[in-house]
Amino acid sequence: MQEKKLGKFFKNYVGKKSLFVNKSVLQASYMPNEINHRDEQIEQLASILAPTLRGDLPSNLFVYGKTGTGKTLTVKYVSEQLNKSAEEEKVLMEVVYLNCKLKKIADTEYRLVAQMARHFGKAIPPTGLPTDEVYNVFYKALDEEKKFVLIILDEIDQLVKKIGDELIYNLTRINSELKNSNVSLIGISNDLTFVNNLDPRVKSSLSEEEILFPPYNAIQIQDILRKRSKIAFQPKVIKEGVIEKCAAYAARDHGDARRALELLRVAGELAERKNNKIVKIEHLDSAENKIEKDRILELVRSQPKQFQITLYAIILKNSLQKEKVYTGEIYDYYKKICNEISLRPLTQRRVSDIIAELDMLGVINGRVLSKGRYGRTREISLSVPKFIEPKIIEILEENLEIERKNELF
DNA sequence: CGAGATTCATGTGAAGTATACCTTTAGGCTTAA
DNA sequence: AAGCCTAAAGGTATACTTCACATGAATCTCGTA
Repeated sequence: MQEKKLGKFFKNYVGKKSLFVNKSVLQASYMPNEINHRDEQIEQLASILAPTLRGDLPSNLFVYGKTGTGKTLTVKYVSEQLNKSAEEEKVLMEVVYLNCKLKKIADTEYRLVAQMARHFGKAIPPTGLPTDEVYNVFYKALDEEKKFVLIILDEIDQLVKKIGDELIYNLTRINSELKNSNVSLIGISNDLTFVNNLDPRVKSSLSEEEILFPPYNAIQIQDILRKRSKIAFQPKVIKEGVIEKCAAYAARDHGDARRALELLRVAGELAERKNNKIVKIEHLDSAENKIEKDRILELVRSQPKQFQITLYAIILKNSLQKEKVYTGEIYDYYKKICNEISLRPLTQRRVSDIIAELDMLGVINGRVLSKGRYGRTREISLSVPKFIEPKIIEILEENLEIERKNELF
């Protein structure tokens, strides 16, 4: 009986016409054939990189602009085109793209260099080798044959914040170590003030050229949404006003096009799931919630155990009491939880760092303040929407195999 | 009453430790001549 | 004797701990008006 029901469900599902024609067009990884409203930046970028084709070394480049302003997309696009032209001109070139924010992949000097070496087919163990050795392997890989290498470091500000700017200094000096190849760097950053806090030597060599990506305005976002949705959706499934509203949402905070596209895609998915034939404005609202929820839940899920326990302590402690919570209380509570699931607690020193990192991730909000006679501590509050909290708790309890005691509530 | 000293709770930097993983080296065993 | 495997030695990165000092405003102290 169940079998029959399911069969029918699947058959229906297949028979049902999807609202989408090509959903991937709305995904962040999608590379459009042409990039709108970024002509100026593309031109700049192209003219800076063009000397490659004549065998000259282009300047290092620093690209900055807020999230969702098309930095990554544009840089990838131009470098791909350049790569194609280079092939035609019989110039050997290689583009290495790395996102420095990815935990466990490119968030330390060792891992970053290792990752770049792996790009050239070298096997580098996750630990054990001296960093110098990894550099050597990387240099050798670069220098095997005469070529031009373009290294793109996305979200470079995150990396420097974490491990300092010496790494970039090393990278800018690569060329003097190489006999055959030439390397130039492109740094991409969300933080507009990032370069100013760099060591002057690093600063001058990294930002020989700079390109600024201003936010899109609402009209530009509308245009982008229209063009893409024309490919992504069936004709006439989007109700009037939806695109405008979507653009307005995104323009509200600094013209984030990625966000607008995601919003539209999720709204479409929601409409489809509810068997609606048309994407309406109310879908946008629920899409906004869903995106935020998914993002945070995924973030929480991917955290290491100790981070999860710390977060769990913060959430519960926070919902238990109305007043602000402080590091000390959190730590006591954290220890209690560790006891309950028989796990050796970390020291307060470490937990303090973990709290700071959770702050960086944007899950919580921490602020160091001095309470005069009563010492100095971090005042901690959650920075996730209230309606997500229960879900986070659920995930954490599942992951940590915690049985919640009623006394906690 | 107010300037300066004191105090508290924890932030924060530096150095040390445990762990997991790497390469190299040396010894022991097998194998083939 | 040469080749191969294994285990020990010696080395590294990373996550964490230990130690010690820094912070900064509420509170206290004490001289002064």
